[in-house]
Amino acid sequence: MLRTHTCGELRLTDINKDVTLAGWVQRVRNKGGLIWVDLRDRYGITQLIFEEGSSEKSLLDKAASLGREFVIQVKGVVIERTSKNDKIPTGHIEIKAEFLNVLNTSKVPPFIIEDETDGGDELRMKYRYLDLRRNVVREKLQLRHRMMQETRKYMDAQDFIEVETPVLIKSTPEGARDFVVPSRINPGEFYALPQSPQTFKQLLMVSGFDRYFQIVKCFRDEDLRADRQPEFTQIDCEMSFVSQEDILNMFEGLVRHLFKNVKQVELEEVKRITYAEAMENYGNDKPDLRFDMKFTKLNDVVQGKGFSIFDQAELVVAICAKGASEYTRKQIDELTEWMKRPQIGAKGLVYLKCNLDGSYKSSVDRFYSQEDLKGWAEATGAAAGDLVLVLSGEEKATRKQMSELRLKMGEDLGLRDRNVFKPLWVVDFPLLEWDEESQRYHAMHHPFTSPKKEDIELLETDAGSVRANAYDLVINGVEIGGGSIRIHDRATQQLMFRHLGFTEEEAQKQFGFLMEAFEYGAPPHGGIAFGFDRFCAIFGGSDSIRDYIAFPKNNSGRDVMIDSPSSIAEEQLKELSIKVDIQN
RNA sequence: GGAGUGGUAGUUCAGCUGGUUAGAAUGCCUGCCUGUCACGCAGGAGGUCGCGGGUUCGAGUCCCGUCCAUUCCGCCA
Repeated sequence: MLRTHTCGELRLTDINKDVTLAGWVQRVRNKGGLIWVDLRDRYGITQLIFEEGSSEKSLLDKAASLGREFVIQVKGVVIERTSKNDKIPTGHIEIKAEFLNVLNTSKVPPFIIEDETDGGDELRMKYRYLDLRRNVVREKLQLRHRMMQETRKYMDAQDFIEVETPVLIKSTPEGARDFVVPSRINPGEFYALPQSPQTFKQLLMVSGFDRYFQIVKCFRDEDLRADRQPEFTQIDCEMSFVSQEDILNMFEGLVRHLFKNVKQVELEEVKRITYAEAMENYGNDKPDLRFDMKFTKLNDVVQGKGFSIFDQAELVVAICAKGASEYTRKQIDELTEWMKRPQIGAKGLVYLKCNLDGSYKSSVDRFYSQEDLKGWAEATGAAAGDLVLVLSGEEKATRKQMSELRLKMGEDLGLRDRNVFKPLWVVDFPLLEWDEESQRYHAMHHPFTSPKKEDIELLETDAGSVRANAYDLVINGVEIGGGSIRIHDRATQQLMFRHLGFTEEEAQKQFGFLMEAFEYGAPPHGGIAFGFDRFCAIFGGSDSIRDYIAFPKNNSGRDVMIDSPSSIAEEQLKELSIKVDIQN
């Protein structure tokens, strides 16, 4: 071993010990006759001291010539510091160096390797291996490691079996775009990388595995976001002989286990609301429940008073921001402008200030009396000191806009504390969703999701209102996981494909293997998949998942460190029977 | 595919209504310094203002195009 101790473990109790340390030079402080070197490894920082008079001249010169990030090995004796540093755990001791071995030199790093780095994102990603030396980034990967270990611990204790499923599979047109891999031995044919191991885990249920899980990479070739990477990790799970209730309980257990053992947080009850309630009250299927601010429908209260914008609106909806009546004209104008941005697309924003003196002030005083406005306040539960914000228009769009406004107000009023966690289950999702572009229904979750028994007959008459046995786990407004009770018989699965616009032949060609499997004694089953990277980011209090992935891709799906994707040699293309023809 | 923001020293940024030799901080180099720990002090080096075109007597600054980064919308069964 090149070392006897790490840079984080020596204390006053180790005084006079002969030790050997190895690590990176964080900083050299040369005071002339006295040189200190901060030696760093992943465990901490230990100060080395070289002193004129007691150290040899050659040793002193060698220490003085060290640069940032040199890798060194030092032998010496642990001594007590004359002036101590209480900011670091090893701050009461230092190593009086007797031998210094430079194991490797380093170029000057392009950014400072400290918690508060001066490096921008692009530079950090290009030199990710240096970025990962920083405590703040390493700690995020350590959190991920803990999450992974605790997940396996819980799942194993619950008798789940971890099974690996193939990465080279078959492309299907449903859902997200596939990443595709050419097959050399099958010219002109392609594998696809899995968007999820969905069909395989269902086949494992047919095989009788009963309880399966896998921490698995999944791939989707869609545009990226701060919380979306082209390759990401799921905790993928499936169980047989269970009801929806059983699954919710089992995985609420996992969530509790992780919060308790990774974050030392005892979770209170995990609420359950239906999709319909979520849309009604929050305009969103993944509401942030760290604050209330529910929607109030105001159509009956505000219509018929001659304000045509409200009178003609399909929906007039309000939220009440507690204690925000002091918002200035300027603040409200800014809020209105924010709502009018193309991304949100609101036409305008009506406000009602419930003043502390009991009077009301609104942007539509021309149309409404004080008595009318009092009615608004009563309907929205607003008291003196509150601010009511009202949007109107076409139902779906208005709810969506109000949902954005609610989150914005929650943010502005400091109601979205990163250290507070409010998980909930959203249940009873619709089975199907109408797609304007292709003029047909799409599966809202995926085509293997079972419809609610009592809704099945609606498939023929009012397909859009059929509810599914599908559920999402949401934490603080972030979708962390989702799943469903699956279809497990051929007839229902065929019915489903028919409603999704598949011909018999298409369904057979793409998913015949699954439907055939269903004919050999498929047990009732269901499952769930968690977005592992997001789960980690929520635990770490981040909006972006990038620092929870060791080597993430940028916004354009590029790895700027290894410079991928890249073109390949003509030779390789030929071998794969591929001609590249880039348009434009 | 669309919208916003940004691109100036190794790095993070400032640079006004267009006008001398483009600045600061930090990092880097040299020297001094025996209790530093964001060490201190003195000095020094370091720039194709993303790229291409245009307007102008004159462009880091204005206009057009383009590339890159980033955030959001669409998209993500």
